[in-house]
Amino acid sequence: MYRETRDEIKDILRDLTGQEDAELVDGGTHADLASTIAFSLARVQRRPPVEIARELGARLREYEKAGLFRVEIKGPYLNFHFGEEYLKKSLQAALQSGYGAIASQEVRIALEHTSANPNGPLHVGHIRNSILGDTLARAFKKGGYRVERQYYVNDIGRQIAIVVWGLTTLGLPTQQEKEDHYIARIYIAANRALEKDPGQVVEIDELMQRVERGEKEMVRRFREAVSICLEGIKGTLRDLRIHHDRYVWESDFIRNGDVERVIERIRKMPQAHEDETLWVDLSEEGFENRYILRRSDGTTVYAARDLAFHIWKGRNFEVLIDILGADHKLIGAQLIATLRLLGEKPPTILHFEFVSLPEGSMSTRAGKFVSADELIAEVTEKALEEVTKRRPELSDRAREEIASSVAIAAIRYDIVKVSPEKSTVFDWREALDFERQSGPYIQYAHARACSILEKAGEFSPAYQIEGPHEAALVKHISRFPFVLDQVVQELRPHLLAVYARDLADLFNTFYRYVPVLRSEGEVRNSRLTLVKATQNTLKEALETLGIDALATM
RNA sequence: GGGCUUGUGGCUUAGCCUGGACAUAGCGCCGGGCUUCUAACCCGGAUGUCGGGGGUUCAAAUCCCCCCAAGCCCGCCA
Repeated sequence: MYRETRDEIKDILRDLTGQEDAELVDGGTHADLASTIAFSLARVQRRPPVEIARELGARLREYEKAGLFRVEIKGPYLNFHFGEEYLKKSLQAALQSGYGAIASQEVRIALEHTSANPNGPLHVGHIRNSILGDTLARAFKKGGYRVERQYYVNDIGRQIAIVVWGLTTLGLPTQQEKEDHYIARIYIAANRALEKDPGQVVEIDELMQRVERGEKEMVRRFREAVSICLEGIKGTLRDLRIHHDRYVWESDFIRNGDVERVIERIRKMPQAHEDETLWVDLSEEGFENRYILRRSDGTTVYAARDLAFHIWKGRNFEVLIDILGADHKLIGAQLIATLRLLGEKPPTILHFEFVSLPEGSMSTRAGKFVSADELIAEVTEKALEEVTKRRPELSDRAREEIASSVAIAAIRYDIVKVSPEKSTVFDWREALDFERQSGPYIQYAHARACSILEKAGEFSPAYQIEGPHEAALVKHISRFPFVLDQVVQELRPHLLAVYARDLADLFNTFYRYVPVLRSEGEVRNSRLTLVKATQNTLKEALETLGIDALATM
């Protein structure tokens, strides 16, 4: 209802003033929506804004829709207040399952996220990528888009070569831990060995050349090492409620000839240079450094495979979205520029800033990181303690299930609530906090709503909305589709996190001041309808955030 | 050295793109609330030169310029 009403008021203002861009802002405490258009008109008409507002207000009255909204003039401001009809229609919409969906879209989206190098477990930095990506994918799906979630597997890079080398030459104890942690152990040890004796680096180079030439046995060994690690990574992602529809293997683009084809196309570009290496001069596009695609030994670099990957995506999907760390900003911009020059579809890239530890930045190679598995285990343990304290009567199994949901909620929310452009420092105390502004806090509001509904049993919907707490709640509920649309249009998942938290806040205040089960008649039915609408909206929002909407906790 | 991003009460953070009416909330601090729909909750209070300086504007946390600080990038790594 919010989007529709907002658009309608915008149209009216545009008709009335002739201003194309009819400024409409959030009214804050003054109104539901407000317009400052009188100020800009004052400039052209050379009249005081208060006078203009007064006149506009008088003419606006004719457009006031019965109960939908009314206009109030406050000095130079035009304030719009939503009426009873607005509240009723908003509630009706919010009772529908799938509330929030925008009309079904035929656009196919390839959304790539996580794509961490398979040389160790995911750490708390990687999962910022995973959680941003998965939340966006969920938001797109909810909005009615067709999304394919992709994990790009870097299976032929130097880091994997180091793992393969370590597996065969170091003679370390075989796997006894989770797959990805096992590979990390090998990788870390191999790096130490290489540091001690740098001469062995030639062996790594040789492995890379052999795998790129397509030597069967070498390809098999690389794949095997990567597969082992990927098994572990998939397990972690599963714990986080994250699933990929397709794993795209980097080496496939070499095998199927795509990389060779793109190299040929690059060579024909006027910006291409071929000396000992093949590189593109992007200085016209504002990049100073060389965009190197092929080494002097004839092997290609990551960038070449990435071009092939994106060309493939561009031909199979209408929209390409990549989630990448801020360290990929330059190479991402160069990729986009090159794709444009080639006449191929560039991706939209959502970059997020780094997560570091209090003692400094994380490094898989140095073994300096907090793994996602460790985080999940710690948070789950704390959650189980909390559940046990609050619900001792539940079975072990029931408490464990709740604890698992609560833990994932805490982790996912903690990460998604911060805007991606902010760098963060991982903080155990914050990760283990289940209070306000946390995922569990929102789950709790949902569980409270469920509890009321369960105790109430059957009721017939009613729409008598009275009192400030109830109206505020309905108005916020009515914004959900607007927020969801904003999330997908602007690729800003944290807006949804903020929205859900505000909704939980409003419901908790309502819960405190407005009795539901102890009320009677139409009032009771209306309040139950409001609880149901809140519960449904919370559920949709939580699901989009990848958080379980628990009925009890 | 150049580029990108960030800087909002003691700590964390929304708002910034698209300027507008007393800057959002949490943690922590002080005080209060469980015979009443789950207290993972609620209510009240204290705490802000919105990094600093200049500019544009009727109006700047928001736009522009300069400076300072932090993170990231500038590789025949990915």
